[in-house]
Amino acid sequence: MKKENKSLTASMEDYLEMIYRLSVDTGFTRIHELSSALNVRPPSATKMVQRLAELKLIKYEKYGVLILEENGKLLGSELLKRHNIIENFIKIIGVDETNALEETEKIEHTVSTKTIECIDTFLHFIEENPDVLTQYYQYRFEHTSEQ
Amino acid sequence: MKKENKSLTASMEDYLEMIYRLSVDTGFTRIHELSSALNVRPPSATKMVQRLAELKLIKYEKYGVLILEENGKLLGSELLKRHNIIENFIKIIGVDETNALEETEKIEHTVSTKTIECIDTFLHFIEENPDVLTQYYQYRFEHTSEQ
DNA sequence: AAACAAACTTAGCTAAAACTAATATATTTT
DNA sequence: AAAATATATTAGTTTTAGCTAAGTTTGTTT
Repeated sequence: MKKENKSLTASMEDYLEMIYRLSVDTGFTRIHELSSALNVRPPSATKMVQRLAELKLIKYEKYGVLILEENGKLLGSELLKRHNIIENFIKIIGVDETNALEETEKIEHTVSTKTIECIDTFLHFIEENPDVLTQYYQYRFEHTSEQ
Repeated sequence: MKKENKSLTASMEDYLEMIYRLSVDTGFTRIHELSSALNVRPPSATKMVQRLAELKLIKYEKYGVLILEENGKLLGSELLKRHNIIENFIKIIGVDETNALEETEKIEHTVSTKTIECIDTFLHFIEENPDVLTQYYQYRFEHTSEQ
């Protein structure tokens, strides 16, 4: 087995993750749904989808529906998991909801698996030690008057 | 008034930050020093430097030395501060030294000022509550056998 | 001061990822 | 079923940031 699939660009990851999210219920999604979810024009989505199809991550036929291949589904769910770890973390340290998503999207494609693991461990730690968070928020409150 | 300086690309920030680091002692740096520090070929550095000069962030003359303008110095030091915040944070959550720098470089250009502020606050909190860190490392130790 | 080496610049190419405009296909309405 | 609408694709352009190759300028040696 070779690595093969691991060299997705940040954008490709964005697309794949979104395809995963959009098709998790229905089993499929479409170009216009994808493109509007990513705030991108349809031609951009088409092009990327064709590349993902070449990599056998999704099944795609012209004018048709987008369906994840087994590989794509696996990778997609990993990407989503990663996304959620970052997002939880970003929220916990105090970035407000309005910006949290955006910040998450910016970070998620850049950091390594190791870093994600660290963040995940940290989140679990916080979960089991909620008093730490209380302390932190108290501290934040005292040290953040007007922004 | 036009857009002014605030819309630097991630790369431009990389270059500016590095110029700042390299010239903080001597007051100047050079293309080849910059390009090798950034692992980039000299022509790439030249091109970017010309753009930064157009934005009045550095003083630059062909075949000459690179010197930060007042604006550039200010922005550069902010970028470096940001870098250090991220780096400290990354190390604190447990990313090992070997990867910390790389991870920092990947994150630093993506996140917003607000997020940086949150991270900074968190770092200060940790500083004033070292016991939290001790607890966390204990937890980490228990939940991280072999990677 | 001539020759050589090092540093730098220019020109031109590549790749990713976005865009618009034009065209093609599919679906829905009448 | 024809017309109208919605959805997709293709082709071609743009921007950013890298690269190589070739040519300039500067500096260092002899």
